[in-house]
Amino acid sequence: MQLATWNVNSLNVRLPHVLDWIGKQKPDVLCIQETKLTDDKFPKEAIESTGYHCEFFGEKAYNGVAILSRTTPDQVQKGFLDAQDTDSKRMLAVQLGPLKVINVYIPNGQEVGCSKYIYKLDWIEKLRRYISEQHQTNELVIVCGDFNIATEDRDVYDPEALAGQILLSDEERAALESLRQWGFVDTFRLHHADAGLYSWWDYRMMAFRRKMGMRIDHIWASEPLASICTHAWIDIEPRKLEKPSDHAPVIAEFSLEV
DNA sequence: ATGGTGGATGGTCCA
Repeated sequence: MQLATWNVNSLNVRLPHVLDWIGKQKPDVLCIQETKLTDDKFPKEAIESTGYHCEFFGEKAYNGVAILSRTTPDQVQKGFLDAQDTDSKRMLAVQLGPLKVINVYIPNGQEVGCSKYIYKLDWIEKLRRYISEQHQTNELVIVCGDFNIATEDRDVYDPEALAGQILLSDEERAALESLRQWGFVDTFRLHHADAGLYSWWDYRMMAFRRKMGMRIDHIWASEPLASICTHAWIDIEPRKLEKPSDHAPVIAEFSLEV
């Protein structure tokens, strides 16, 4: 079972890249963030014609998540259990046989200390509570997506200059760490120890060309899944294309059939 | 310290 996550920054603009990529990579599951599309505008037919099932949960202009899968989910969860209609569309989960996949677009937070930052911290706590209430650590659970947090300094191009700032501040790292402590393993770090491996580069200041990135997109697996995770990597090729997303896909492979 | 770019939108907001 191969699972990928990719913040596409507008599925409308990036649909050709996504269709090309799934055609080549053939993941069993692709979790997408920032579709920026209401559900009536989702390109369902284009995706289904490639042989993937799709679930989607979006809104106008901002946010929006989707999950493409080879098999049809047994269960779909759109937002947290207490979700209001007005909540931003940032969470979509599916049950695929024995596997639960939780796709998240964690709020960016904008700037440490501002109201959006508080919202980010609260949102992470909501996610932690949802998972700890809905699941046991011996189940096959993946939480993945754009976490908007670089968990360690080796995930950041200039950790000294950026210390304490948004995406790597202590408080947001601590919030995410409390989720990890429920029982998740960062699959990428099972297979790579090096610094300088990133999943996102700002569009500005030629950040990609200058290798100024961060690893903020993650695939976290519960212990029983982590123990059968055979590979994990970041495919930076789509970031080199014309009109790319600012994020690259992250992929993990497991010795598991779904 | 500021502003750089890109997407959605229709003046700015968000990242």
